[in-house]
Amino acid sequence: MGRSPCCEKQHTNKGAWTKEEDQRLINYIKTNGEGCWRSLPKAAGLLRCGKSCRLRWINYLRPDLKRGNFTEQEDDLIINLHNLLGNKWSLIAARLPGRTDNEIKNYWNTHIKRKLYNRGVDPQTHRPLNDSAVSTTVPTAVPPRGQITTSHKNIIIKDVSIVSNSKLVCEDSNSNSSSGVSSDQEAYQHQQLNLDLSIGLPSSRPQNNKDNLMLQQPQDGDYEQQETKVTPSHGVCLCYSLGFLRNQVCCCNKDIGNSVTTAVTDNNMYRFYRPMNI
DNA sequence: AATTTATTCAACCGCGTTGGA
DNA sequence: TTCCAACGCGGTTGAATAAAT
Repeated sequence: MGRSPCCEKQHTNKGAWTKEEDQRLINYIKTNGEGCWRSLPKAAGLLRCGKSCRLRWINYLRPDLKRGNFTEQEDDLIINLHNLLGNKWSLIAARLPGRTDNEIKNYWNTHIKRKLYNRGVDPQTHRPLNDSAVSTTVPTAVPPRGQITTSHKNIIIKDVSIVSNSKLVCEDSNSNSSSGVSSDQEAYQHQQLNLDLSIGLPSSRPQNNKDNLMLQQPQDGDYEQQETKVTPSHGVCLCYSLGFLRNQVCCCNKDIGNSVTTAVTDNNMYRFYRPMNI
């Protein structure tokens, strides 16, 4: 039996889009909006599969796309987000307005990888290339960098943001001192990091509580207004709106079980840690 | 000028996830 | 609870272009 094809095989066009096809797609979406990609080609008079239409729109035709070269700030942000998220290009793209996951993925593979190699940094691990002691410096309980793991398989990572010019540094800030990294690399690894996490709880919870279970990411500049509404009745601990600053470490592992620990800095980015004893 | 090699990036493919029946 | 259509994502491909020889 096998999976059904994404679209009828009967004479659909492939390859590069023509200007006429682009215009048809643009006109259709302007009139009818996005969505229902499967039926869109027929409705728009296109001999393309829905997938192809969706991709063309998202990666090329969307009016809010930013074309042109990536800035240094965008480079840094991509590197930092990749360090945290790994190859989650759609999550990374969500933090770069006007950029698509495909564009970022291509840019990563063609530019940033090389840039990191030139800096002596492994683009996959974000560690120095000559750092052969990874397995001895990272405890086995610590997940690989770029991955977020949890024993609660239904926990949802809703959002992650990192302030530009920041980097996740989750090891001892002195640990590189004997690894032969250059001062540039060291400086690079010690930039500050701030990140916001909004985490939802397992979907097995009652539906009518759903809205109360999602932690919403605050709007920019609106951090103090965020509020958690999680019902404190199950054994889950959440940390959110946490960040690493130079010479500071995450407080996740201490005092689990107390109510709310707040760590507000003057830049308003390293804020709280809220363990929830449920 | 012709050919080869390297690079870029739009598009495709297959798989995992989701939500409705 | 199960099934399956549809969607979305990440990896890969290949055509177009640029650079090198």
